[in-house]
Amino acid sequence: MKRFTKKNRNNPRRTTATIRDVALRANVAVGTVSRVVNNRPDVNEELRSRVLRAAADLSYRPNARGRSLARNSSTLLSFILSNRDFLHPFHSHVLQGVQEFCEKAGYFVMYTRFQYSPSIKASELILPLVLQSHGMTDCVVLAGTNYKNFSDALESRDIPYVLLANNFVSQGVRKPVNQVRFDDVTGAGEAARYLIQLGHRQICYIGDISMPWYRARYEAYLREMEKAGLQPMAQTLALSDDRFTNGLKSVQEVLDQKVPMTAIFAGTDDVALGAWEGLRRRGLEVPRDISLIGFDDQQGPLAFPALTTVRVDTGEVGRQLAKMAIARLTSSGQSIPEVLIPTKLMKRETCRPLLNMQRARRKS
Amino acid sequence: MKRFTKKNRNNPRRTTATIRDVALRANVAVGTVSRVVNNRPDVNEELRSRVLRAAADLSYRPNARGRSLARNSSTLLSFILSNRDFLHPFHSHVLQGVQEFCEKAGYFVMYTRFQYSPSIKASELILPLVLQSHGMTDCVVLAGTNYKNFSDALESRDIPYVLLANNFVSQGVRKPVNQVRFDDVTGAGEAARYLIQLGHRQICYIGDISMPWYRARYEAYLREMEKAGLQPMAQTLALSDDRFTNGLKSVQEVLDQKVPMTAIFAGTDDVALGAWEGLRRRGLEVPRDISLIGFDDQQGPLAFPALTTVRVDTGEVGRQLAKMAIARLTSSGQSIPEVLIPTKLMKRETCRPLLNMQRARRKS
DNA sequence: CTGAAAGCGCTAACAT
DNA sequence: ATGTTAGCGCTTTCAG
Repeated sequence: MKRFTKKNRNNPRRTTATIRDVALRANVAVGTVSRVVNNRPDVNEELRSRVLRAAADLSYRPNARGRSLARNSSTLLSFILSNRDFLHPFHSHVLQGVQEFCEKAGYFVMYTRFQYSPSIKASELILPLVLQSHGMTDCVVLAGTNYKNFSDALESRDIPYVLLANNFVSQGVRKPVNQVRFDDVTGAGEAARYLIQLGHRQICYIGDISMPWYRARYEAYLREMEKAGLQPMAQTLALSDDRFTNGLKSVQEVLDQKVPMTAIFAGTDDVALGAWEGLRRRGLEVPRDISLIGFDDQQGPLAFPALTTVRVDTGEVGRQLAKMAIARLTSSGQSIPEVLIPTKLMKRETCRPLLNMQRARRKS
Repeated sequence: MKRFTKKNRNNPRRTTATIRDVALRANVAVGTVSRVVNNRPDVNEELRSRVLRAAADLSYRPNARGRSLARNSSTLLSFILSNRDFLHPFHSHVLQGVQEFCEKAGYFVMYTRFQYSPSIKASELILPLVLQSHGMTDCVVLAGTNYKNFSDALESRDIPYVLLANNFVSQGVRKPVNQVRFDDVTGAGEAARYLIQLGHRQICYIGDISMPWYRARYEAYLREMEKAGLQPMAQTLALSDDRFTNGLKSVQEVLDQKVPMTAIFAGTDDVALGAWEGLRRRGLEVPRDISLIGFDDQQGPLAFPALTTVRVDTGEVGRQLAKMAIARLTSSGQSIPEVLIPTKLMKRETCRPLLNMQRARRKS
């Protein structure tokens, strides 16, 4: 008799049908309904259709909360954008990719930001709200700029995560597991080589090399310059997340110093557009006076002539992150080797061969 | 004795402490722990600290799944981007605003896309996955381009939602409840008036007026032109989500038709940048030959001279959407009146007064 | 193949 | 103020 004292059991103004209601109506046990709802094969067809009918009649929708409690898992990833002012187009596309893959896999994506200092000890780091209670999310996708203390904190708390590795800042090298990386080193090398092949000798790199992604590209540029016996030059003025202004100011600085230069390799498209603007303000034209290469190719066709740049398939980065996250969950906490996404130099209209190319060749 | 047969109860390799473990350790009842964890005032300080200690010792994190089942509510909103190819910077900022407010209110945001046809009947619409099971999300924020069939479907299924109203497409006028709108009509009128005041007579509107947001701006423009006794002109070439190309092609079309024109009002900044590019390709300079105004001010300073445009505080739009969504949940399903976000004309460098302003004045 | 029933971790009503 | 306990809706043994 106790059973009929239950709260909502036979409360007519209850709005949503439960598995029990379906079972009652179909004259089967709740277990059977569960099996049908979860598409398990071991159900008599007669019963199955009776259940399906009843479910449809009651417009039954399984309750995600009950399910996740019973299964002790939801299907929810968290995309955490760390230490960024806002959702930049680059990360928009990554998020998009994550969402896309998740959708197909039946998972969902939460979007959160998280600001933290790299100098706080892992054990003392106050985690983002979404991680403060248990079971809000199954796995975390770390994007934005991250540091070891956060990943350590996650590990010590047994929170599964995957990492967008390019923007991970640490002294040593991170062991290449549970992370996705796009191959900006190869892309940057290709870009530098391309400029050199076009006959450029004075090639300036612009980008804040205190940040690891700019730095990786810079080092690839360095290697190519060295290989070609050329003198590298770099200029950077870091100004928060405003990369356009960074590029603009940096170029002004270079021009003020009267360093001779025929080409610019920028660490990011935004930086390139800013640099371009800086050139324009000094009456310099691209590519007539200065050749220009960017990085990312996320801006769409917002420039003319079309910007030569290194394309990063950010959508694919996101999809792979999601795939890896879901793999982590289903293959019980095992580490998964790094996934490397190739990049591609998009030769467009902002680079020109130098007229004195032959002379330059001879010199080398 | 039954109680000790429970599955994990005293399984040492269980990883996460439950409320019961805390209660045991603190020598209190689970109810008390619950009260402490939920910061309820009616707990003896002595007990409270004992519980807190025990919780810390066990590094207890409340289980969100159990909690949401018991409370029959999670703290999870869904941001649904409808019928868009990707997360455009405009909506990035709205999402950002939603996330910001939610964070402060202790809510979380899921990001989903949803493509649907306006011609499907509400009852036959296949809802996005996140809405197919019950309790995945408490309230839905509708962004992107939406139609009545979807909002109807949500209503008939008793799923609470709030709407970004500017991009809502329907024949009649939507009743102004549970929605946030930014005042693009006033902003567009101001922009048109500004051009007219500067002495422009031939002002062309560019933007795909089949979309309601472009259309609203267009109509505001029309009213101002009419008020000033001027002949309106509009050009549009819709090309998917690629607004830059839309602007570019449209301007080429106008120029091909040799319609005299001294100013362009574009429905969006992207369109404006595209139009600008189109002008440049024909050797026309902004603002020397043509004055230009955009709309949104989401792109950051990506242009030079700086684009005059109508600023929309998209962050605020997002925050208000979140606020309204949460209000809906806490004030038990009541309708909430529309919130209107003001816009602001940012007078920058792409408009110039006409030299023959006085003559123009006299004519009118 | 199906039914019965024990949990999942937490909240909230009730009793003390 | 605190303890006890019946659920929340679902999954998953375990018998049969």
